[in-house]
This record gives sequence, structure tokens and C-alpha cells, in this order.
Amino acid sequence: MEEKIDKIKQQLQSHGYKLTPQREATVRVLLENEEDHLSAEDVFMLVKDKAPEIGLATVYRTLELLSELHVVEKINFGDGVARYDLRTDTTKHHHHHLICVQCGAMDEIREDWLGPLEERLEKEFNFTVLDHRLDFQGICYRCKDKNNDQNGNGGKKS
Amino acid sequence: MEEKIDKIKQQLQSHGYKLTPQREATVRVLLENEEDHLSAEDVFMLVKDKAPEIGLATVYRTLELLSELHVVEKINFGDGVARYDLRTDTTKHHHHHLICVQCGAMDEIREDWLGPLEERLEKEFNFTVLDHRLDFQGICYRCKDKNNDQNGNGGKKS
DNA sequence: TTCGATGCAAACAATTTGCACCGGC
DNA sequence: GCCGGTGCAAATTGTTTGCATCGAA
Repeated sequence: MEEKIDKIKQQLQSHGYKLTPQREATVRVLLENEEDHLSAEDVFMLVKDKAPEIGLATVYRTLELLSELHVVEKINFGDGVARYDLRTDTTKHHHHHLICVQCGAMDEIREDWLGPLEERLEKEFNFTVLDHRLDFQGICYRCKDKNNDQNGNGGKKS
Repeated sequence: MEEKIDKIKQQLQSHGYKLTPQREATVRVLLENEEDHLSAEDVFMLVKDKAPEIGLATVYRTLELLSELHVVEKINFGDGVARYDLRTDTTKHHHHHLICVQCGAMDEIREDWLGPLEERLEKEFNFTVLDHRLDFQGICYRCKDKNNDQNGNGGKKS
């Protein structure tokens, strides 16, 4: 935890920024919720617990700054809210999302399935991949069960 | 063109909606710009040429409706604007995006590289894929050239 | 005392909604 | 006359910005 904060502190300082108490509180919230995809508003409310005087604008500014430094990744699931994920070495951005169009659940695949494709991009398109994003929309196993219960075929094609 | 409109008309009618002049004008704009990723505002301005009295809200409502019927695909590149792509049989949603973080250019790969992955999802996760989205962020060949001109190594790793 | 960083409120941009109205069934 | 569909304006939501102020170097 503390080492991670130190590392981020150094990243900030190497670009001429400081790790202010507000920024630290924000980073801590992100660290404590590495698994989640928090929106700025989410972060704001969590940060308020430990630093009640902080303003929403500061949270936005901090997240934007961290995003520029590639400390966090700003992602967007199309629901109109930007979400921010820490980019630690351990929690690589190498995971994909399964979004259920029926119940809205979001599962994750914590593996990177795109290695071969990225190599192909480099070779065929001379495009150097820094990041990627892969989401699937569809019907999750839970809803398929539910559908089967109700109509006996669960929306299967034939 | 006209057949495509007819088809969409039927999709609307089968769900109890009608193809009003405004909706038709909107659909025509989408058909005429199948290759682009138009924002609602873009569509609005183009529709205004053929139906000046139309309101922005109607365009939004129409796009939302078409999106629900899966006639168009609502996508989001993270720039804060939703974009809408027609989903005809020919222009399948089977393409991916290469977004350059340096110059902002967006290239497309007009192939589907995910077939095998989707099969795996069905088998391993019991998840039925209806749609997917794959974007890569990185450095495009143009910027790599430019970078090479300037510093002689173009950001290559070693 | 300088300058980055902050909090607050106002400004903004994209999108949605309330409501009166219009036109076909 | 009912009701879906529309235009307009107002409301909402997520985010950014202007500005006076604060605090460490």
C-alpha cells in the first residue's frame, strides 16, 4: 500500500506535481477499490469520508491528472459516466467485460485474450498498441437460466 | 436504399411504431453516411437539410428507438459524445478501431477477429454474445514516422 | 512572495423530459 | 376524440472552468 503510494508520488513529482493530501486521499480510495470501476462521483463520495472538505472539482482534476500520467485508466462503458481504474503492475488492464443486456450485470474475464491480435496489429498495421478495450454485450448465464425457467427454451435460436 | 428503408419500416411496425417523415429522414441520413460514426448532433444537422423543422429531441428519440430495435448501434469512443452506426447486414458491427493517442486519428479494421473468442465465451462462460466492441489505443504508423523523423528512434522499446 | 493547488459556484455540453399541440385512425 | 409522435424549452446530468484564496518552498 504505502509503497504503491510512494511510487505514484514519484510519478507525480517527476512531472513537477506534488502529492497533496487531497490527491493522496483520492489515490488511497482508488487503491482500496482496485477491483471496482469507480466513477468520479463514486470516488468523490468515498474520498469525502476521509477528507470531508474536498471538492468534486478537485477529484475530477486529480483523476484527470492521474489519467494523463497513466496512473489510472479512464474508461467508458457507454452509460454516460467515465470510470477510473488504477493501473498497477499487478492489476493490468488486461481484462475484458461481459455486459448482460438483460440484467445489466457486468462480469470480468481476468485474462488477456488479445496478445496474438496485438502482435498482428504491430506487423500488419504498424500500430503499436498501448492499451485496448474489449467488451461483449449479450446474455449472461444467470439470465439464460431465468429465461429457461419461464419459457422452456431460453431464447435459443432453434 | 428503398428496400433498406422498407426493412426498417417493418422492424418499426412489428414493434408498434411507425416510420414518420422525421424518422424516415433520420434513417436516410444514416443510410447515406453508413461509413461514418455520426453523433446525434451530426445527424441532427444533416437531417435539418431535408427536414428543417425537425427538433433535436426527436433525433435523439429516434436514435434511441432505433438503438433499442438494434437497427443502429450506439457507440462511445470516450470523447463524451455518443455515436450511432447503422447495423445493416452488409455493414456488420464486425470491425474494430485503432485510435491513435498521439494524433487522435481513428482507423478501422474491417474484419472480425473475435469469432474464436466468442465461441470460447459461449462454452466456458455460458455467455451468449450479441455484440462486442474492440478498440485499441496506441501509436499509428503516421505518428511513428513523424517521431522517427524527430528523434531517430520513434519510441521503439529497445 | 510566488505559484501550484484547492473549494466553491457558475458555466458548459450532451442528453432527457414536460407539455401543449398536431394529425391519422 | 384518442394517442403516438413532435417541437420547443426547461430540466438534468456529468464535467469543466473562473476566480479568490490558501499554503508550502
